[in-house]
Amino acid sequence: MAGGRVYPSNTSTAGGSNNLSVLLQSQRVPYSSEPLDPLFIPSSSPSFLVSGTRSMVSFEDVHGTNSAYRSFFRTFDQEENGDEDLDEYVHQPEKKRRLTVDQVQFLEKSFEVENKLEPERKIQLAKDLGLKPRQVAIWFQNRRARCKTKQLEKDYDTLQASYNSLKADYGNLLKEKDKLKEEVLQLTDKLLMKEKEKRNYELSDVNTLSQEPPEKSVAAETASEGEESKVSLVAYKQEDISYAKSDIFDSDSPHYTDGVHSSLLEAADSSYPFEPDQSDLSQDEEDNLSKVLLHPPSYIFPKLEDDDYSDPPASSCNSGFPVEDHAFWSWAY
DNA sequence: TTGTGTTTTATTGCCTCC
DNA sequence: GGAGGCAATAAAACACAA
Repeated sequence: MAGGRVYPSNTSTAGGSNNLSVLLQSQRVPYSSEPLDPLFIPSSSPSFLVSGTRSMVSFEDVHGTNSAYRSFFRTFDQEENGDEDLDEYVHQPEKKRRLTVDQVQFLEKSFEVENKLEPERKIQLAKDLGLKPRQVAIWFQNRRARCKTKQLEKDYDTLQASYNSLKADYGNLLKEKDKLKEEVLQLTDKLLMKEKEKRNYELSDVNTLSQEPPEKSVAAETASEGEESKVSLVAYKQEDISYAKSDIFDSDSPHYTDGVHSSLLEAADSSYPFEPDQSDLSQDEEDNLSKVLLHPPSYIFPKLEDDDYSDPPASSCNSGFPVEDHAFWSWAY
């Protein structure tokens, strides 16, 4: 035992002549399932009688008198083995023997009450069970270890379930995100198409008008009004997009999808009163509009700073998606 | 009966606390 | 420095399939 503690030897045969070692060994008996409740008398002396199990107990150094404790265990089965076996037992190094069912149950009950062992309690338990205090201490120590292992397994299962659930949620969100993206693209295309049609229609209108007596045409007027019109048009478009935005992000409502449709489609609908001066777009202007729609401003899909997605909100159960985290918190742009 | 995996009892070495 | 707790581990006891 290099460097370790020095414990009294468990080998009763090695004890001095003062140790009256009564090694009890009987035939092996499988664990019984009989209830122990009547046996749990924590502070009592071992007045109950247990029989039919082998024991690793030697009644040394724990008790002043042995006789009171012998009744706790089955006494050496003399009718079976006689003195030879006893002799054999006394002279062989003590083997590891399991506690009896009843001893274990008694210890379990005590463990349930308190899983730590104060010295007095240890002595008392040892007395009651006919064990050495050291054995009781070891049993409690091992029992605590088993308890801890079980708890760890339980915690692991809980975490695993939680992780699986979050993973599933994450997958669903990704799908939903893709669906919404697709939808936005389709609606954007539709809107652009309508815009183009409208522009062509208005251009043909302007051409017709320009053949009439010299009067200030709408196109000319638009051109003369210059940037102001363009700005107001863009503002108008952005306002429409804002509708869409608010609908998209108001996804708590089950109708958000319809909201997207209605807003964007209404914006594209000819019933919307486009002023002639606002609809007269050059190719560059149209490109700009496309840019706005295809690459919406940050308020539509707010780009998160690095810090924003590296540290997700607490409410989203930061339970450690090692790689996917990043994708998850940056999905919005 | 035997091989093998699991459980239980016990030891060892290190650490903390008083 | 001693007592006691814990983790790691050994080894005996046990369970069970083949």
